[in-house]
Amino acid sequence: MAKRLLPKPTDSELEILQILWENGSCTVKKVNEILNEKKETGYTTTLKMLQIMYEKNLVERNEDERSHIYSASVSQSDMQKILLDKLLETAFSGSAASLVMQALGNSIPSKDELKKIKELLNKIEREQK
Amino acid sequence: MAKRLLPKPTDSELEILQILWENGSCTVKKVNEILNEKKETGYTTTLKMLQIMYEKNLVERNEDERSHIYSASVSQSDMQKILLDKLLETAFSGSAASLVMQALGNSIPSKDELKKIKELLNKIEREQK
DNA sequence: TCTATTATACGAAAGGTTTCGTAGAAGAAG
DNA sequence: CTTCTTCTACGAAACCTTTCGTATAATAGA
Repeated sequence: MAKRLLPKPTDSELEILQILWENGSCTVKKVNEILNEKKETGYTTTLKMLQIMYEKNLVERNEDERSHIYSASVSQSDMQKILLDKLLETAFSGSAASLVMQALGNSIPSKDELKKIKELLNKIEREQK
Repeated sequence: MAKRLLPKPTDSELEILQILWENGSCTVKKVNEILNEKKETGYTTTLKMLQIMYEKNLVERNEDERSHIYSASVSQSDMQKILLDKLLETAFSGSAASLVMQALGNSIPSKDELKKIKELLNKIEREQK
């Protein structure tokens, strides 16, 4: 349960983590297939990436079968938090509010999303009192 | 006005951009001094970084004087937008709402900030109709 | 003018990332 | 058992980032 020492993933690593989050545990073959929907990538390239990510503790693997099965060792939301905190610090001088404003400004949130956000804001306000 | 082809800055480059955004145009010497408040960095290291960033179009420079004067070639908010969009895509599967929720959840926005955010939400809602 | 100081330019080392070729183990098919 | 296929492991090339040493040009002061 203890948070291991996790290096910040590179862009390519994040791409693979994304696949694992969306698809759950995967063999190298499957990761490679999904990866190839977006960009051509050799099988051994994907394999090597996963091996490196394994050494960095970014993924775990089950070696029971001949085809190892990889899974992300961090949840998507934990990683989101890590990356968001970093971006906050490096690009937004720590101002979460201005990050939120930017994000809201750039995208066009749906009615539903707006509602959820408002609810969260209300909850935060209530708890502040 | 046309958006130039800008590579995503590395962490070190972003650190320097941050200095330029906060302090306006600077000589290498000044950037290096400010940098050294946070971490020891050789003068020529800073110089080289700025030269590379110049080649990448991340900064502009005025060569009129012997000491060149560097400035960021992108505004902080433009860069924030670029980085936020990238994070959104790579780590949040494009869901701005969930990014906003995470950001709000992690930080504890001040009353003032909450107010501003709510105003923005209301404005978005109004415009949606 | 000669010397010390302050700049820029450049090259290259050290380390990390990404890619892929090749070797060889494990398993399936004949 | 032999051969074909499917894996993993490993090494190394190509490329990028970061750091700094050295060379050299411009300027200021004695």
